[in-house]
Amino acid sequence: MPARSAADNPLALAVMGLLLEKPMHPYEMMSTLRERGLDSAFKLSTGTLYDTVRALLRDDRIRDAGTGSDGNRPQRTVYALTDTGRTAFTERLDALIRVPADDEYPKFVSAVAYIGALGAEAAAGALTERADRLAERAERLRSGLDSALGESGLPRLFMIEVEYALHMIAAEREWVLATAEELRSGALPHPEEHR
Amino acid sequence: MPARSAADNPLALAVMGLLLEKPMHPYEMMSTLRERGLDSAFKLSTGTLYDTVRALLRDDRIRDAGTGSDGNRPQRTVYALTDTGRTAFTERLDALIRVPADDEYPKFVSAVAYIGALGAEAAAGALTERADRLAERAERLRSGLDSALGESGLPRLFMIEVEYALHMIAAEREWVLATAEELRSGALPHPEEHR
DNA sequence: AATCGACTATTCGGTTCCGAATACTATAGC
DNA sequence: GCTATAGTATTCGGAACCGAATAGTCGATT
Repeated sequence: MPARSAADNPLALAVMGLLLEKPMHPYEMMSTLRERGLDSAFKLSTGTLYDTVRALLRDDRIRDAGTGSDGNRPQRTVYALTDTGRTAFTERLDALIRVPADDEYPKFVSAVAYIGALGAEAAAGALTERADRLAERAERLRSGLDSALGESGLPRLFMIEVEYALHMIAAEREWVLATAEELRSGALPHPEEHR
Repeated sequence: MPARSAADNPLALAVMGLLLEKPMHPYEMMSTLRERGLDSAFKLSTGTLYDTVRALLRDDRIRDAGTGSDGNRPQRTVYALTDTGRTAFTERLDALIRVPADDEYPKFVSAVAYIGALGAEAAAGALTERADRLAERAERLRSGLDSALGESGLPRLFMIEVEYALHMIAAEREWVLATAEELRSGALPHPEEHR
């Protein structure tokens, strides 16, 4: 198990999670993930998926469970989880939850670090717009959650990651709005040239 | 300006931000970022830095401001921001703040989505440990923040990204602890096999 | 003055990432 | 039965990423 491998990315976890249910071919994994809305949680591109599958294969976490043309669709390969894969899944999952990553949400923090460069009014404006977009996103997630839980009677646990996302979006929105307000009111002084 | 370029990663923003102050060579950027503690906000490896600089050069956002050996140190190249670079910096910064990325914090959400697979007690345990680690991290950030603000009289605005990080860590910790408690108490039912 | 370790500065090579391209199948409309 | 269009399934090539390797310099020690 190399230090850094494609088999360690979030997508790899998702792939193993799917194979826990039943053997699948990559394309089916992709559509299933999309169906369940997990594709927006992390990046999901076709190329990466096939690379990830290859890496999992290399590490013996999954195995070829039959290549061939089923019906007369284009040829495809079905993969199944191995026993070591099953253990690896649980271990990785446990570790991901147990220890927070150092560089979680790096895009926004890197920008925030330089927000002073925009000037107080521009910065406050941008933050306010972000707050609006966050609210929209939350709204979308919330309605998706409600309908999933309502109509299909899906247990809450299976949408728990949406609850997490909603909680974090709300927290970010609070901070963004509070900071915009501080910038506008002058409570957060905006010194000329420093650093 | 290609669709996806190394010149669009968080590091590129940081590089431009530094060159806003004065021309620098890559190694100096690296040590400056480390000094300021920005290296933990996003990944920072030597290879990536030089690649990023090359990409910025290619896009004319920075220019070679003198190659050569200063004193008799190993040869090095100093880079300076161009005018288009200056604009690009502001625009990118504005955009990063204005529109939230779809895949912010993907590592943890992808894990949370499968937390049911751990079983209630194991999941609660892992979450609790995460909470502890988050608290430690917050403590480290807080003390770094206090000392920076205290001793050097640095304006708050220049450590604002740490305040953001602290806010988000606190929010995550809340959710993690609440969820662990729900799992333990049975308030979050843990059905057998589904999905 | 030769050796060592710490610091300065960059290149290298392999893996990962990812959108575009490919190619094949099925259904519909004419 | 021919073409168009939508859906299925995977490969490809090139860019980005990143740790390890390289290589030169400085000061201290023997």
